[in-house]
Amino acid sequence: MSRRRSSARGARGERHDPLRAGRRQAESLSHFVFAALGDPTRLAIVRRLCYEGPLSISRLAAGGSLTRQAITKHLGVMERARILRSERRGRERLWRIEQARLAEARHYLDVIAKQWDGALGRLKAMVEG
Amino acid sequence: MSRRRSSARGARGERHDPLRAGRRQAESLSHFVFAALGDPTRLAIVRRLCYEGPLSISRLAAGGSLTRQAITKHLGVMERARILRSERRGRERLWRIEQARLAEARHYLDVIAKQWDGALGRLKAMVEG
DNA sequence: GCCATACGCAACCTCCAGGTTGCACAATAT
DNA sequence: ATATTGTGCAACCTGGAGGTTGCGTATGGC
Repeated sequence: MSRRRSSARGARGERHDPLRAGRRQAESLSHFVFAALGDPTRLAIVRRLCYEGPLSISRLAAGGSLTRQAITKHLGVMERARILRSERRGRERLWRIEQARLAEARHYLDVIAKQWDGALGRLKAMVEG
Repeated sequence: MSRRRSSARGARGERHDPLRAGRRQAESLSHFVFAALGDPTRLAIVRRLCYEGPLSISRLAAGGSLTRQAITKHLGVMERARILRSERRGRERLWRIEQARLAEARHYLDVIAKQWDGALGRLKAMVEG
């Protein structure tokens, strides 16, 4: 996730707003998703869930080189980003993918790409016109 | 002298491999892209480039609360992830979006989603059959 | 030539994500 | 009842991401 804004005595005076943040909506929607997917371990987990279906924590941790706790933390992050969803099943907890969420992220990339095309189009028009 | 020194954690022999990494391809292709997009500042930059077209470093830094250097670093990260591409233009350097790269990431999410559906399908078949 | 602009490089600082360890607790198995 | 398995919780530790400052170097306009 994001780094905290540097200390309270931010040297240059102005505070907050990374590049005039804009579109909080888009941020809250996608930035967390991408951040979550940006970690190799997390991506691996997602991939495994995709191949093997819903799995429990210890199942995910078994075999790998990481502690169960480490896995648990990653699952937590992805749950908060709503990429995954958990469901208690007896004494274990099954994790599954929130597929719709991935679709959202996908769509966001679409929008970005389209806007980029638009920007280039306007630019070209200005130069030529 | 960084990793574990005595606690025989990874004494198992196999070093490395987060969740048996698998599909290095997919990782190298998308993990970096997602990581890059996961930072709010970076997402903001991408968004600006999308709206305003190609921009120079100092143009991007102007107005915002971050140093030019900070922006430069972010641009570097995204260049390495091949989300952006630069082009010298006189004494300045114009940055633009590598739109195809976003499409790749998008596609990757597609694949994941499809595989998930498949996994659920197989699971259901096993339970019912 | 001279000055301002647009960068690049490198050292340095801070903080938190990613990892570990240790222990307590709930749900099964036997 | 007891041992075992699957988790949850909390207190650590550490490297590197994200940021800053300072200075050196092209490039363009005058």
